[in-house]
Amino acid sequence: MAKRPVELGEAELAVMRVLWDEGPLTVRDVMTRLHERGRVVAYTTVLTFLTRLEQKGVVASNKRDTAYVYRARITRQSVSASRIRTLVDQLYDGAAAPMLLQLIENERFSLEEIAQLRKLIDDLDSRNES
Amino acid sequence: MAKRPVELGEAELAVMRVLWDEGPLTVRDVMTRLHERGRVVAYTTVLTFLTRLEQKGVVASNKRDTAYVYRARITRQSVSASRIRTLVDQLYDGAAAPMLLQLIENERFSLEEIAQLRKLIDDLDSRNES
DNA sequence: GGTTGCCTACTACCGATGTCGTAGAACAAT
DNA sequence: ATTGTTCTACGACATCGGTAGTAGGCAACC
Repeated sequence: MAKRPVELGEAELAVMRVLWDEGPLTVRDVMTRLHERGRVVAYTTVLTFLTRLEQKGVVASNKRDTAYVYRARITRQSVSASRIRTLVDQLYDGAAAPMLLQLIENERFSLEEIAQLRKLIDDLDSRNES
Repeated sequence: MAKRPVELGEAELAVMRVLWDEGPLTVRDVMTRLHERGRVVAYTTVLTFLTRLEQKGVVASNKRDTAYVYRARITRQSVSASRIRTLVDQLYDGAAAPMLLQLIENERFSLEEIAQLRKLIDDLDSRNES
């Protein structure tokens, strides 16, 4: 656990999102999906991203027919967790609570989400009691 | 409103944190505070940071005696909010709830913090009822 | 009134990231 | 075989952020 925080840039993340959402894809497919999402980049740019991401160990590839097919090797959740941690460290010196409070105050949540949240907090309580 | 999110790097944020925490300071004071926090950088490095931050419009300075005194022009909360928004957009397509749940699950909170959180959620309820 | 010390301005350099172009392999179509 | 398409490999270049050195101004000190 606790692997070093692989830094992913904004464009690299966009590529990861495509892989997370639409499974293993070729370079060309990734490019197409990026275009569909409004991010117009050249084929070789996407290739560069995927190559770099593979070097960072966050995607893997295997050849199918003529082209390589790439897939994510890390989960969206793990990236999310690490980004949150970074944010908390960089803005609140590691104290998650103020960040959490801010998040709740700034973003809008539906009633269902609030209910879900409340349940989660109850779970937290019992976890702490043990 | 909604100025584009001024990008601040990790070291720049460390400088901002010092200014947020300890009010208007000279370059030398900022450097000292950074050293106290374990971030050992040269005087001119701090000067560079402050100059760049001023160019980005996030700090302001005025001369007092011989040296300039710098102060933050944006709040920690505004940076935090914008960072959170970016994160939520980039990882969860703008849905804050999954992110919030993840934050709660991954970070540890004290009983007091949980209580505070619960109170905040009750406030959310009443806000939604209106 | 030269030396010491602090301050700002300017310049530089490196690594990471975003972005492509070109070259060459492999295969398909003519 | 020649032409064309599609891939990968490799290199290039700009920008930004982190880090710092050097130069020149001014005040204080001895």
